[in-house]
Amino acid sequence: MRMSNRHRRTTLVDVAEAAGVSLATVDRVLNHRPGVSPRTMERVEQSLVRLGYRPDPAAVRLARGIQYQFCFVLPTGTNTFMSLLAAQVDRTLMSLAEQQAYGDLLRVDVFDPYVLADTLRGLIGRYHGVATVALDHPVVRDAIDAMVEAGMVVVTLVSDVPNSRRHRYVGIDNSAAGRTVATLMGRFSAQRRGPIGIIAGSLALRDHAERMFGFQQVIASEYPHLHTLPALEGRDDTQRCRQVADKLLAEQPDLVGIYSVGAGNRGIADALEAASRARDVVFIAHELTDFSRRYLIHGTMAAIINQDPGHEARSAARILLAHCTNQPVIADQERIRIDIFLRDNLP
Amino acid sequence: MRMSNRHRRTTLVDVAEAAGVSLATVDRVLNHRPGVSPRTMERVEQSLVRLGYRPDPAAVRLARGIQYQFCFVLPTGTNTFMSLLAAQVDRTLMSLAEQQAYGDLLRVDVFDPYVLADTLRGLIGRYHGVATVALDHPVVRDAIDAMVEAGMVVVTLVSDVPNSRRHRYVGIDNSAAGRTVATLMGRFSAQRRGPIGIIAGSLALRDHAERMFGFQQVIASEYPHLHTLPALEGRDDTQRCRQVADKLLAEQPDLVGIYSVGAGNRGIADALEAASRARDVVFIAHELTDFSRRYLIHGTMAAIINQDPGHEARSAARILLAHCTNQPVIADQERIRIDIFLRDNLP
DNA sequence: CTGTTAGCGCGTTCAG
DNA sequence: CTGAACGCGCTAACAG
Repeated sequence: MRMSNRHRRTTLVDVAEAAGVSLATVDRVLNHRPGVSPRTMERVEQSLVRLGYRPDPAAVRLARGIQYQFCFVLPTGTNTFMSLLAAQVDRTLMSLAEQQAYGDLLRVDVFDPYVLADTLRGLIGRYHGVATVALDHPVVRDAIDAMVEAGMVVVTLVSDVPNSRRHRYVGIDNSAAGRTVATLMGRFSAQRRGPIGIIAGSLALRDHAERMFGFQQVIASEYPHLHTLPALEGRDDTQRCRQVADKLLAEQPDLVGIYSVGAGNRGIADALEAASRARDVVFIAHELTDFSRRYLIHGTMAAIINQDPGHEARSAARILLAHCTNQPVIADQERIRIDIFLRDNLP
Repeated sequence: MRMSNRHRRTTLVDVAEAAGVSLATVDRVLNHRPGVSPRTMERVEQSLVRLGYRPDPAAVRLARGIQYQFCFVLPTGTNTFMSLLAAQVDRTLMSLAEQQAYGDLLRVDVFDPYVLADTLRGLIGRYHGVATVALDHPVVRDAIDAMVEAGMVVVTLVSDVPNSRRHRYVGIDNSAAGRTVATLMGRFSAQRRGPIGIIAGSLALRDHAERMFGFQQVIASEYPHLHTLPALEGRDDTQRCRQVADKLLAEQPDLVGIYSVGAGNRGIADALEAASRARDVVFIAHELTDFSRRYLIHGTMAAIINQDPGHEARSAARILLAHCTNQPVIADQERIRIDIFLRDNLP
């Protein structure tokens, strides 16, 4: 379909004419390059704003011919959520290529702060930007600051390092997530009183700690009919979680609910089903996977709290690119939601 | 930061050399233009795939110099959600301009099918694509089909016309949303028995009808301790909703919950608070607004089911653009979630 | 049927 | 300090 052009963008040529200078001069003031007299500079700037000049991103990209190199650093291991995230990062990297940006996906032992820090430092000079699932540890913080110092764009992914100089955190507010679980738990178990079991991956992980903090805060203040048992360590492992859950169920005949803070949900679900207490115990966990989806549909899980790995991967990439080309970030679009899934609103 | 180019995209020149033809010929087979002998055509196509050629979107846009004209058709009226949507459409149109696409925002009386249909037909030939909040009516369907017939890209927004030839529906699955509300209602009111009030905007609106259908389906089959009262019409109007809710509360002393299917939630919340039954009645409604947010935080509302108007606006724009430039659509990214908001996971 | 060539809007030498 | 000119990858006239 052919259609008249109702709008004509103002181009650099327009600005140059209006200011009575050449194209190159406008370009100099635009990109803050030296070699322009204050007088002409002012003239150009005025025409710039007067004509409302906005650079054409496509032309800029084409002319610069720059390729951006990004690196995504994810944990090793077979955690289902991380696999989903890795898959989404892969897909994102493919479509990034359309915009002359290329990325690598590195998997390292994120849980060893020294290994992670060394890996990150090794990235300096080789990439324009890095997105990393980080561990909140002084050594890692230093490495992140060093990357930023070296001019790289850094975003933390899923797990933040709050006091570092990273440009942005792409992930959910974990204490809010914990509070959300608590409210669901409290309302789903209305009129019942009793204990709630908490099974976390590691009590030392910042995000797990924050989730528990938020959870306990709300349970304590809003739902006096419930009380939380001391948190158990399931180490994000199915086997281990099964054992822990078995023991919990045996010791707590009047258990009202279980909050699984980390991974290993399959073990907990199996324990609940084996004990025939799936309908009885309100079981809430994180991350939508093939397994957790099934448990939700079958009623073993009451709800799933999720962060969308696809959104996170794309968001991280968009933010890296935006910072490199200094384009604005649409905050609204990049905010990662705390999704609540019931069997009815599954995607 | 300067960095070696590790990747060099294969360009049209590479393909032309490999196939032993000129640039123009490659372009012809690429864009399915006539005037190429079958033999050369095949040769070119082979090199095309062999080299894995992917056009550079930026260069294409620049060379074509085409501007796309889009039109968003939204309802008139002061419905809060539609205002939010309109605001987001405005923002989206601004950033669309970066990509040489321009859009207008039209507000018409969507609830008159003839007015809407005439408006849509009037758009033919003036826009490349249209996103419309549609009314499911034969006349409207015809108009949509006529637009598609004329080569326009059409997406329905928020409210669908399922049997039309629209390229895509951008919005939530309303019966799933109704089911989601029912599950929340059922679980939040566990151990209680009694009636649930339903207040809809109009019983004739497709999306409201679908929400109610999903809601009643789940309540009837899963939560026998509850039963739904006949749906009341609040006409999406605060005053009217207040009256309806007042009456409902007076007549049903043991009311367990209220499901507000449409707008006018302020009236219902006021009625609940005036009757001091806000803590007692599980009140669930749609769409996050400044008001509903406040009610949720204060505990008058138990939950809000939301569709993100910002996401919907951006998604519609991306889809229109993608269809025009025939680029792929990332289904995952464009799926509009049924958001569940509790006071704890508000954005 | 096929090749040549002039831009699209901008960045970037290289001369003045 | 400033300007002219070429090229990025691709499209579209225009020749042949």
